[in-house]
Amino acid sequence: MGRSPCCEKAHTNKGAWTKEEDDRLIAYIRAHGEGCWRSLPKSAGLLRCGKSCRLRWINYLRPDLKRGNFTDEEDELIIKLHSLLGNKWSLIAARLPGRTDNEIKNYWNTHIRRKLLSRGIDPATHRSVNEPPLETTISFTDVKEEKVKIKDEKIPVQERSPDLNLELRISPPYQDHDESDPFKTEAKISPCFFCNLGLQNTKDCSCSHSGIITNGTSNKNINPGYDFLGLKITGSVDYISSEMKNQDMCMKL
DNA sequence: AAAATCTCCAACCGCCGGAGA
DNA sequence: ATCTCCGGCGGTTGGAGATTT
Repeated sequence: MGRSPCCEKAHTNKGAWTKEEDDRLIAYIRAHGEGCWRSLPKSAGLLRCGKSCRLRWINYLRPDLKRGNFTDEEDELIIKLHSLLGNKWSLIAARLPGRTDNEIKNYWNTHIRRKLLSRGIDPATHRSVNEPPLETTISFTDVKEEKVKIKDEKIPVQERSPDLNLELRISPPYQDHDESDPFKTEAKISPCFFCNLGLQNTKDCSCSHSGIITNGTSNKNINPGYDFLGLKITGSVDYISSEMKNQDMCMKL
């Protein structure tokens, strides 16, 4: 029982958008806002699939898009965020106002990868290409063997998590280097992520340099009271937290 | 000048997770 | 608990334009 198509494909246009289509979409969204994408094409008089409309709006027509070349600062920020988040383009884009995930993804694939390679850095791992491959097997010897076996059978080492660089430390807390509990965190004055990137006092810097960002969500297990990306408290934080939990779990395995 | 190759990026595709029935 | 719908995401592709041969 497959899913129904997202729209009636027989009657939809594909490929590049025309000026008229753009105008219609812009006019409709200006008048009605971003509502139900599925029904939008019909309401707006567009022969497009809702997904296509959404993509066109988000990646190209939105008025707050910056467009134009990436600055060196943006380059470096993308590299740093990628080293922490991997190919989570939407999360990376969330930290670059006016940039879209698609744009950043394209830019990464066309420019930054090359840039890193020319520096002798493997863009997938952010490690020197001369270094031996990172052993992601943290020593599974003294843990539940069976569980580990299952994991290893399913996913070859290379594929297991190519973007997960376990050498990287995500959060300031680790500066205190408490080996016994790498996530023992808070309490210390925790600058925001941008401070840790050396971007203090930029518009992205969300900490007041006098205290901790209060995390009002329920991330009780990890870094309570600390939003390691300096993100506003949104659902994505929970996502990140859960990812971190997963990573933590993997490390513990 | 023409053909071949490369680069870039807009757009598509398929999958996933959350929400609601 | 299960199913369907929908929005969102990341990977990939197609083709236009640029560059090289």
